[in-house]
Amino acid sequence: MESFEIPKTPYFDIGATLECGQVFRFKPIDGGYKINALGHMAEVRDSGDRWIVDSDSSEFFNRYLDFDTDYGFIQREVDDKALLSEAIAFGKGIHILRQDPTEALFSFIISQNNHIPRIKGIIERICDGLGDDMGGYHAFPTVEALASAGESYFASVGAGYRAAYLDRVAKTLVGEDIYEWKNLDTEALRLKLMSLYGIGRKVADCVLLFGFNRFDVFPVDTWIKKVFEEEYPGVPADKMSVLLVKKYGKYAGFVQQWLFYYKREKKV
DNA sequence: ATCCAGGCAGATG
DNA sequence: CATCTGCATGGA
Repeated sequence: MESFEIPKTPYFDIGATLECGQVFRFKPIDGGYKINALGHMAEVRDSGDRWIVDSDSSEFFNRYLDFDTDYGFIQREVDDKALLSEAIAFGKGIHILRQDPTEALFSFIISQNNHIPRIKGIIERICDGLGDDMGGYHAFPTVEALASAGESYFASVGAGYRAAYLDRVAKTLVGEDIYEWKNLDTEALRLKLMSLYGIGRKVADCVLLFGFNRFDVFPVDTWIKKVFEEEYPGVPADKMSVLLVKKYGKYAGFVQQWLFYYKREKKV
């Protein structure tokens, strides 16, 4: 067990960061949260004027929690004194986590047309069933383990019609080094992701944003559609995404997450 | 009970 | 190119 501390600022809040919908393997504990990511585990606690992070690897979680990005700067850059202003005020403590690309990819296949509490449950059961036992918790499964499970296994843990997607994508990715994909530009990487069975523009954009930390993307789901239905009446999700990337440029991904969290939590 | 969820593939105009 | 439909599941 290792430990490090982070002084509190308005620009990091562990609750908002975890509850904003970008990640699924966490749960509240007394005074904070327990996080599982890949084969790692951390407990983040509020200790008054600082955050205390107890984990199996301070190096991993320093990077994972993204303390190197200047969120205040980005928030001032994109602030439009309108709805986005309110969304930023509400979610200014969100950090975009540096998640593992493979974990993000399979997680967001499960996320499609699904409720967040269910997504969490399905992912937890898959980790418990197929992931390495780390002593007290299970790692996210390897691609090989996912590929060996079979479609009926994914159906048995409640994946529904996505079971076929999980099975086929896992089998497709065996022997493929998706960590090499980070060398592709955003559009080429999007096409690569969308070539996988069960991954369309929205899931691809979530993987780009949360797994590859590309910020020139704007995933458009049912909530974001609600945010922009007046500004872009009748515009389908994929096209709306293109317009919003154009509008917010290299900070589009951050803007998307602030608006998503605000819309979903506040139901405005 | 009915609706709906971080959508997608496949079929059809 | 655009629009339509079926889809598994269970929380709200």
